[in-house]
Amino acid sequence: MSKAITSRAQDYSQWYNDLVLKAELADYSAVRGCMVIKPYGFALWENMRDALDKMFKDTGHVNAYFPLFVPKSLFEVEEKNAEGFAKECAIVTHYRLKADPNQKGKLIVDPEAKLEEELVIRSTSEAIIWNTYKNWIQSYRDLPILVNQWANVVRWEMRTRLFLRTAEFLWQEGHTAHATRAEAIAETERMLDVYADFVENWMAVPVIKGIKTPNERFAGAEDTYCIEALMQDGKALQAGTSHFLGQNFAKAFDVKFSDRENKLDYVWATSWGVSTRLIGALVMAHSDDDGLILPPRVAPIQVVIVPIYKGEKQKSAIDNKVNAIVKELKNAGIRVKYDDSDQARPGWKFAEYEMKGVPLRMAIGARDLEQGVAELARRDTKEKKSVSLDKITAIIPLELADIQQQLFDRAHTFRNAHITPVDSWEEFVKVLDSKTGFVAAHWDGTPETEEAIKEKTKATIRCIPLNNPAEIGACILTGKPSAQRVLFARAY
RNA sequence: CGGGAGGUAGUUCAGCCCGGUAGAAUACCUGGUUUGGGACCAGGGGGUCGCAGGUUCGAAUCCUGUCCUCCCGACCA
Repeated sequence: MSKAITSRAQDYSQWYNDLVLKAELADYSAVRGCMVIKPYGFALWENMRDALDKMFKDTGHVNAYFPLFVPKSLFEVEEKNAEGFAKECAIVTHYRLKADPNQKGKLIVDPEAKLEEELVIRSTSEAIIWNTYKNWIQSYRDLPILVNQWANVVRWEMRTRLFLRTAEFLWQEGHTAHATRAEAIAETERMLDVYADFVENWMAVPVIKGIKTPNERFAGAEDTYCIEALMQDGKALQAGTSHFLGQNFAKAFDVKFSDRENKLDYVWATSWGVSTRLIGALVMAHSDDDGLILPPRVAPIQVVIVPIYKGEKQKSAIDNKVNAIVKELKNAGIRVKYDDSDQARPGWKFAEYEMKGVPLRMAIGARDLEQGVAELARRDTKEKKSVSLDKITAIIPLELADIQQQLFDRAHTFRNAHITPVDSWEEFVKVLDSKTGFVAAHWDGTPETEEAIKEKTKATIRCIPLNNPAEIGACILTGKPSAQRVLFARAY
């Protein structure tokens, strides 16, 4: 492990890559565009997944699992959705290899084993799920269906980045079916709230809830709701989406139900998802030039304890005291690690756990023991203080809660300071280039203008915020009338 | 997918132009001294130079192909 990562000021992209690798969140693999999530990174994902999963269950959802493969004929049933994804689909065409007659020890695709129908590897599961729901739904009594699945999906991206965009990634996708339009919209909004709640309160990343413009909308949806977060370099990142699918999929897959009056109608649908991309958001929202900074609620290790000693005698005295503290903290539900390995010296451990973003470090040596204290160091502020051993197990949960809150506050202050209202094109370009962040500007509401702005500035409309105040103005580009400001930004 | 850069010890890199027994730092192993911010001394092990072909008496080095990564662009519901 080398001693430093590229600084953010020097090269933000390189900083991010260095950090993900050196904090051991992930590794590159032999497969183009696919990464290995390492145990530490996966532990982080498990914490996020478990918290989300509980929130889904608490809102009445159940988990299920659908196939990885989607027959091409099913995939293409909902045309808009199929077209939207067509360019990035991986396809299975054969089901067997055989020994290469010309090269010993090599295998070739067996031309005899061509599939009658190609299988598309899911880029999302609407098709296979709605094909299944058709069989599950006859009457309003079968509704709503509130199913979620944790799965991998494949989107053949041309340009990839660890966690932010990879060819294969892990996510959850919720797919619900409802009897009424209003109920489906309520579900779409409810799950957006769940996402916002999770990202803000667990990941300590503030988000803006909004609706996508038609250009940015999920193919096959009537409305796409999103939560948008802001990274430290001033670029926006879509952290989650919730789609109101209307009756598009029900009509495409012919999913009808009888209502109370025995009238047949198409089912109303939603789908919603967040992915391992959230880990990228987490890294870029909080971390610094010394490494990762993790919010306590999702950190794999919340407290690390490092002993400082000379000789076995001191070590066992420290062990004695620390073991009791560890036990007490574990009983309080705190994820604590006592790193008493003699393989590395304290200074090395300090740097290592800072790189890995452990929120709190407790260092304890013979001198501390004599005085009945230990040193507590916060990862977020680098602040150190001496704490009485009698009080330390009471103080640690309070410190963790404070770190969680301060990380959010810091990100929130930064985010709010980077929402800039502008009223002229010159200002618009200037803010995007220098200050960065979200730019609140008037837009004439046409896809053409949105596209033109994107071509000129690389900024896209991230969302139209929910509860956006009405305000009469003139479009930043065309000068045509506009009824509200929308949020532009350059985005990941 | 287009342009550029790169792949040599676990890691970071030198060597390549101009072909001739594969190097450094760090990490690792052994022993000892150490331990309050990435310790020190001594000794030691480790690389078919991304992979596959070709040229050559001889290839890390030259040529061709291919795979993976990074940067810029196109693309990204």
